Amino acid sequence: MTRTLTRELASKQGETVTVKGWLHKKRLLGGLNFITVRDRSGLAQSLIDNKDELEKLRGLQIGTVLSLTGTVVADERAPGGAELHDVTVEVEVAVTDEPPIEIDKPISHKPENLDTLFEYRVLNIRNLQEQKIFKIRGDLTHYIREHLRSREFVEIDTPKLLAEATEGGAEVFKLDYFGKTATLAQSPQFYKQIMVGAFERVFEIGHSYRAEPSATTRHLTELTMLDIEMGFVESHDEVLDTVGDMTQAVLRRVYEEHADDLKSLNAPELKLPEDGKVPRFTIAEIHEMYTKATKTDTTQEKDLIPDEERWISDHARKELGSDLVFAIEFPIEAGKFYHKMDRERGVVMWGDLLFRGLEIATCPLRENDYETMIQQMKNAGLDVSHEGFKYYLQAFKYGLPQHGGCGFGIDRLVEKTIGLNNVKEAVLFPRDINRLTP
RNA sequence: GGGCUCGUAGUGAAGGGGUUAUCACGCCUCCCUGUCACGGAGGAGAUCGCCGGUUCAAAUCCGGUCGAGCCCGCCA
Repeated sequence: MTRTLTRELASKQGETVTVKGWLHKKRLLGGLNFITVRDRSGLAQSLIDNKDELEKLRGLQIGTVLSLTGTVVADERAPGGAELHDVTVEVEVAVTDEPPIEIDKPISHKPENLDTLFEYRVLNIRNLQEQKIFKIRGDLTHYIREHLRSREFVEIDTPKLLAEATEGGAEVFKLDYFGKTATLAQSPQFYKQIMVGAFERVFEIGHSYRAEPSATTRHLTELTMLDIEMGFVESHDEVLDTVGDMTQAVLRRVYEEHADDLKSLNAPELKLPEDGKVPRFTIAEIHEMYTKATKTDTTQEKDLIPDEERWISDHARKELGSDLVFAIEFPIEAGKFYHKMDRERGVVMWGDLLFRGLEIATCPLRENDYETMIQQMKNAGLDVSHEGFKYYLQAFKYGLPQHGGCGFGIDRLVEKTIGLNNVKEAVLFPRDINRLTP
């Protein structure tokens, strides 16, 4: 018999159907017994009053794979309004070992229980509430793809195995590559810029690797980044608008299409600016406002300190009705060689997008002039004749238009969209300093 | 890399010098015909992370070690 999904039961009253799934819950009342099965579409209840059929489940644990054949009966007392009666039980895969955790109840996300959360991820991902996080995550990236594709961005994939570290900055993983040393990509930075020379507009959703020994609620060693790069931009503003508009569109859509799930996950109410323009503050303005408000002097800092990120986000939400805010115009000392500098004003054309207190994207305008690039690399103490820069510089030598884009942390976006407290909770199998399994 | 905090049945927690180491969920046995965090009776399950010290006595105090969490630095 063809398999019927649990969500189809209500529309098949009176029919004899076969439901396949995992044993999710037993409620044995004696003569009247209820078992719940879970399949990809949800849960369904079966009523078992035949002793012989019930006996087939003796000693079997939650997770046992079942095939249940019975008659669909509408009953308002049944969850979902319909249930199976006169059930024949077939055990497809028997589970006899008691599972180490319970999966029919909410899984603890308290910080001190996160280690257990990931240790038993294989099982707790069978919890419906836990699954919501990752369905939302999957749809978020889907919405991003649709948004960018409809604006003529070409999706690309670039290598994660590289010959050597070139970008500098963050620590790099090294590994043996047939006797040579290879590194894992910290970002698709060089490749996406190279691809501007072909497609003008490109994006990639992929993994990046950072060997930072950081033990915080916002760091992973393997992270998922959305990298966007677009050519022929008129200004830094255009880059910020592109990223700001995309983020708002994607958030609006996820809050619309997942309203119930987000509510049940206790996600905060979404606040986006009424005029559709993400508010912007310069780093200097934020330092000044924060220093005035908290009496902690940050005016000498080149970047924002984490508390400032939270403070300006809080300010934007309360005063301007926006969960998103840009921090722009980083001081020139903070710039990297590939950034477009405004030397007269002493700032980098670089803005960070903050979402609910956390930096989720960094959006610079790039230097695209070959000679200026060479000069900025030399200023940064880099060896421009180094093999690692050869192919990257080819793209500039043979013509790149003014371009800019962003590196956008998908894990952090998911975390803050749902209102989780640790970026790892937004990752199925997170990798951090001391976790490589499961 | 620096600082602070925490390791007690399978899971989540209580206890903070002398207890038979407590509770909830889960598991096992039995009772139960509308459960949906079902209910009831009984039962099993813990060398209190590990090593050492103080003490008549250590889960409890001290030192070390391993593991975890949080903050800072840095970043997405």
